[in-house]
Amino acid sequence: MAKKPRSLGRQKIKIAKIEIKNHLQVTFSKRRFGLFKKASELCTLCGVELAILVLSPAGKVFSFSHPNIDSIINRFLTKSPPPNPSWRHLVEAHQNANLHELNLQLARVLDELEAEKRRGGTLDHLRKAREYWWEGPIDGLGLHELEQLRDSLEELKKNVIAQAYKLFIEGTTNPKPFFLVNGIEMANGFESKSTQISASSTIPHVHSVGYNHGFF
Amino acid sequence: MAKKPRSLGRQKIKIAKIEIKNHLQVTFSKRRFGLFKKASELCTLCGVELAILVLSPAGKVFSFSHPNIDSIINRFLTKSPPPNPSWRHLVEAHQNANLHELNLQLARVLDELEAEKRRGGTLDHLRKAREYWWEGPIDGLGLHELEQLRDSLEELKKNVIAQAYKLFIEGTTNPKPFFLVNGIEMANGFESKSTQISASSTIPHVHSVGYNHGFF
DNA sequence: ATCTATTAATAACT
DNA sequence: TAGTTATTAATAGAT
Repeated sequence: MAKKPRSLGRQKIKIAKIEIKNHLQVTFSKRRFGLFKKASELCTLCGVELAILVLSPAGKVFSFSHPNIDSIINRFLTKSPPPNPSWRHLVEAHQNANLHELNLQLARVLDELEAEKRRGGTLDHLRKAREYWWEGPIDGLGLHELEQLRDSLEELKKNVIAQAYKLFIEGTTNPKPFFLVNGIEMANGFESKSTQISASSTIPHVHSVGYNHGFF
Repeated sequence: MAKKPRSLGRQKIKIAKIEIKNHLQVTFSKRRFGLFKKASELCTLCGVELAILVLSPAGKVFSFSHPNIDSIINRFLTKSPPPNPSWRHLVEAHQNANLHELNLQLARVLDELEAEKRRGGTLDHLRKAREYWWEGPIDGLGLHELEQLRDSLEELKKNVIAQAYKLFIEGTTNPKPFFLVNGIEMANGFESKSTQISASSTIPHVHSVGYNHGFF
């Protein structure tokens, strides 16, 4: 005799903005937890340090980090030499643009992948794309070329930074009153209303900033 | 008749530091990808912004962010107590790592797309071209993004060079004997052969690595 | 880099 | 805001 299942169980979902607000909230909560858990496991298994920052649409801040976020950010700071702000900003601006686009594109491609799987093997729109690309002038662009490009960029960067170092050492000293990040003027921090919980040395750290307990 | 399984399949593991180095590397790669994918989904599903920073034991930098890491970190730091001015210097390293990471992700996603299509059975002729996936018409989707990236980088390159040149012309005043980087005193005769300050210090070097590997 | 047997995560319900 | 369960998704181990 068949027994009626108490629920349908997990169902496959489309990776797209959840519209039902309540639903979204639940999903956000669950998946955020899942993400942090995965992160924690990655830390433990592989001995890496990592930090996750999440900003909800309402501006709430959630973070996970191991060992602690300041340490990680500081480590990042030490990763590159302090270049001259003026050209550095320029570099940032351009790179940001690129990365921003790439990120968006990546997300888009991921979504397409999901959609494609969901569609169950109908590749119509991709077929169109195929036609398009065949026409395109990009046929010669191969992996090798991209690698070369990357290498070139890397090389360029080394040279530029080295150059800047030289210049800096030789005396280009011009402390600016403010920083520019993505064209946004930043003063030296204040408005510290949020909580940055100090993490212990071994235990991964989860932190959320908010008014209550909510998620948005 | 029983057929021998090709593998035992996934086995339960203890969440503890993986000791076998090779094993660890594989796990790091797989789980990092998984983590970033989850993060991507969370962004899309819930419309949140997030950033993940990962530091491998060897000091390699990996990051994921949506929409872009600068804005996220900016906002986070705005709400956080310790306003370290030099935090901004991390951006460049991030961006490099990001580039690499995004490339990896793109490649992986495109492979999945390819697999999905093959399962659909409509694109037989593409199957053989597996080894040249980047030449496949459909993969032009990703290729296009990469091409755009290339163009952007070319543009960046020009600008950086121009800017560096400008600095070179302008920058020859107040000589300084040395400066401090991350608390480490850098002598005057800094050699310009390396991008990073890795020289004999505890500061790890961020490598630009190949297309498919180099996780540590 | 791929392939599966399993475990882990989680969408829909309560 | 918490459990439960049926499924889907991630992935450990082997190739």
